[in-house]
Amino acid sequence: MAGQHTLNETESEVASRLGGLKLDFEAMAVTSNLFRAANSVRNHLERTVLAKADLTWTAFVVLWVVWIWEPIETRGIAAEGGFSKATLSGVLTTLEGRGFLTRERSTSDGRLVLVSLTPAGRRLMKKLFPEFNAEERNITRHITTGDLPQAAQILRDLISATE
Amino acid sequence: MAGQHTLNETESEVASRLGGLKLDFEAMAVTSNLFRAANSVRNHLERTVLAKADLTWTAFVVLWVVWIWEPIETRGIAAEGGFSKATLSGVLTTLEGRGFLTRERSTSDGRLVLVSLTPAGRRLMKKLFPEFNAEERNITRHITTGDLPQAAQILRDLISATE
DNA sequence: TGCCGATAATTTGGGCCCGAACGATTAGCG
DNA sequence: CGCTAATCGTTCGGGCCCAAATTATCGGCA
Repeated sequence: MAGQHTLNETESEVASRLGGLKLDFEAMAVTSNLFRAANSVRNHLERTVLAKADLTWTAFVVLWVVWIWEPIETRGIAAEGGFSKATLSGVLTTLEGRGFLTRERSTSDGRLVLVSLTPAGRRLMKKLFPEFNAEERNITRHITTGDLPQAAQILRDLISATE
Repeated sequence: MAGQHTLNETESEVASRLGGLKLDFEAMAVTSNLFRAANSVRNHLERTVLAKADLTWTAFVVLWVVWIWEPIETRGIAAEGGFSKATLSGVLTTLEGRGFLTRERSTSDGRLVLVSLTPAGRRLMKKLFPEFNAEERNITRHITTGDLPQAAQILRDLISATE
């Protein structure tokens, strides 16, 4: 939203369309930049690290969550990854078809499905995750305003304000 | 990714799967929280403000960009909104079908398409945007660590590191 | 003038995304 | 024990998302 135009240009244009209405331009800048940043980082990591393994962002997150917490229930993956169970079902089918994970119905509770990585899935993550983290480090290294922990805290504030 | 488990739990699980490998957990926390925050804010705004107008986040962004800069070329909307032209084409067709905007081929350059809001589109934005901004303010009001301009700056640092 | 490379928007194909509806299973309460 | 409400995962429908291929147009150069 705050793309090629400067913030001031945008502000004056918005103001002219709303007359005397009071707007919070700082709040606008935060949400606008939040989305540009998230998409930009996502696309960057998909192109630099994930493309060689032909993985989407979401598929990688699913593999990562399962890798850390296996065996884990479907609902747990969705909660941990931050997407709906409907979305997850499709992604699990894709990754299962590619031989990276398995689904298994729980014996103690017939409603639950337990997900685990296959050896191929574990091999993939053991190779891919260090590369992924190196690129994460590369990106966040450029944060000059404030420090990393503070950046993470501000983002957590946004999460808790909306969840 | 840093969902129901604490950061320390996740760290020790990750470490146990990678042995002695050096990882940057602060960088992990930043990118992880960046996505949770973006999705959380997006879902929140879609449910609280956008649902009553039956608009998705992306559709709203498109309307907003056109509202501010009309008449604007397709490529300009995509750049300003931060998505691909392929994505935009579909969304424009949706919004055109609902009578919120119009497409018109440029007379000076037959390759370009100029997009403008209809009166209905302008009425919608004039009513919706103040509500949207009020909710943005509501969300960002909870940022206690550091101030809003610093938050926006950190996000811009992330964008410039990846674009 | 006629061609050719560059540019703009759209279409295509495959995948992600969510809410709502659905079928299966379980827990709890009388 | 039997019934009902809750829970879990999946499916369905509609929409978003991008890279690559496609169609149309333009600019420049011989």
